Amino acid sequence: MGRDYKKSDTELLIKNTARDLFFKEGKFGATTQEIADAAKVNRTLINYYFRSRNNLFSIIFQEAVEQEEIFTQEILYSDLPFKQKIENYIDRSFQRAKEFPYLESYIVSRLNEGHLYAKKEDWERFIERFKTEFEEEVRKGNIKEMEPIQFIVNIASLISFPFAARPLLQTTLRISTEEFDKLISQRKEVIMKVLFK
Amino acid sequence: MGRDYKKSDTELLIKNTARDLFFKEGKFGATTQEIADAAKVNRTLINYYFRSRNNLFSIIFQEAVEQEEIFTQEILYSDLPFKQKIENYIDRSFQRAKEFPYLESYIVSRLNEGHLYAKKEDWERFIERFKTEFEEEVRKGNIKEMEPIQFIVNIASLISFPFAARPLLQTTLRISTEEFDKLISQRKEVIMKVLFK
DNA sequence: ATTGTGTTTGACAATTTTGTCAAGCGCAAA
DNA sequence: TTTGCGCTTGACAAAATTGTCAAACACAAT
Repeated sequence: MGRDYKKSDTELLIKNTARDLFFKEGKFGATTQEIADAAKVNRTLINYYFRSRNNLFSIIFQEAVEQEEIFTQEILYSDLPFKQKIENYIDRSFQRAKEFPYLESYIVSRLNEGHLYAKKEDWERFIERFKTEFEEEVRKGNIKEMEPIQFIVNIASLISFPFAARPLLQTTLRISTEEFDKLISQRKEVIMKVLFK
Repeated sequence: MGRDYKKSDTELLIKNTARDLFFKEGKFGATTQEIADAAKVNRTLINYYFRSRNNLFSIIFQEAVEQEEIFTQEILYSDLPFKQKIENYIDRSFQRAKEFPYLESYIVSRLNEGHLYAKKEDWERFIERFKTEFEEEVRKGNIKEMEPIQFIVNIASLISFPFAARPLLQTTLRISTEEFDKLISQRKEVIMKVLFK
């Protein structure tokens, strides 16, 4: 309505179906035929709306990364104590990981094929703000001293790895899906305990 | 010599080349032709020695996982203080990650296709021993209280994620390869600081 | 009713990739 | 030298996958 935009139902259907296939079911290598079948549409429509398989992939990938950035920024720029923000971020991440269990491992593995994103100024503003808040916390003695970027890597690692490597962890640790879910549910507390003094 | 075994040079060559393609160069989707080219052998030899492409993959994967297990057990069963063991484990992991930069992300992504390993008794012996040592450390006040398994997940996350998600981190954090290497080199200290009180 | 545009379809061609096979090669043992 | 066996090769067939195209369809605007 707004202008031209209507984005035919089918176009959205295909994109969402593909997204679910990747992120929810972990079928990273899904072919156009499989996507078409899952969406119950003619395979050719994928080419019609997205030109090529690769293009469809790129679009889905791009959108996922953008979502992630929006989440992160929303939280950082919210008006809350630093520790609160971290808690929110963990919650948000877990929530998202619950909806798209394979999102993390998809992003991790697909990124090898080279991609770029995020405007430079946005990032600089972001990291500057983070540094300030982080160093204030260190000064207050709530966090052990370290480079802010190491702290970020810690957060990302502690949150994302269990999801990205869920199959790996489940088999090596020999725990059932139920036990793993329980482990995840206790995870927020553990992460906070580890990140803060 | 020892018995029958000789394992023709070519067989080893193919396996090692494929391994390098996957783990060193991150070419997860390498076709049999690409592998053959890289090894400078006829493509058919892959079928001759390994029957199918999938089988070759499985073997390489299996061996990698076994190596990982051997490393881990060697360290746990060594005669050193707990904290030392963790340090050794970090060193070993980083060393390995330096040789095979894509090993982690390969394992993480490939495991979605379902695999199994490690004998049950071995694992039980392992986790039992770990628990004992871990809880002793907690009692001594060197580690915050938490489930031993959470501690393991923390270690794995903090060590592996930066490597598994290196491309992701480098682009999101907007740092050069040199800066990332520097970050990694300071990482051991950071991880120890985070794991122990 | 007709026109036009966006949507959908099935068939086709091109390409890629995998696995098989029969034949040839090298070399050590008889 | 001949035999046997492991190793290697090129050619072939089969399957899978992607992208293109012309034609048919739906339906709203004229």
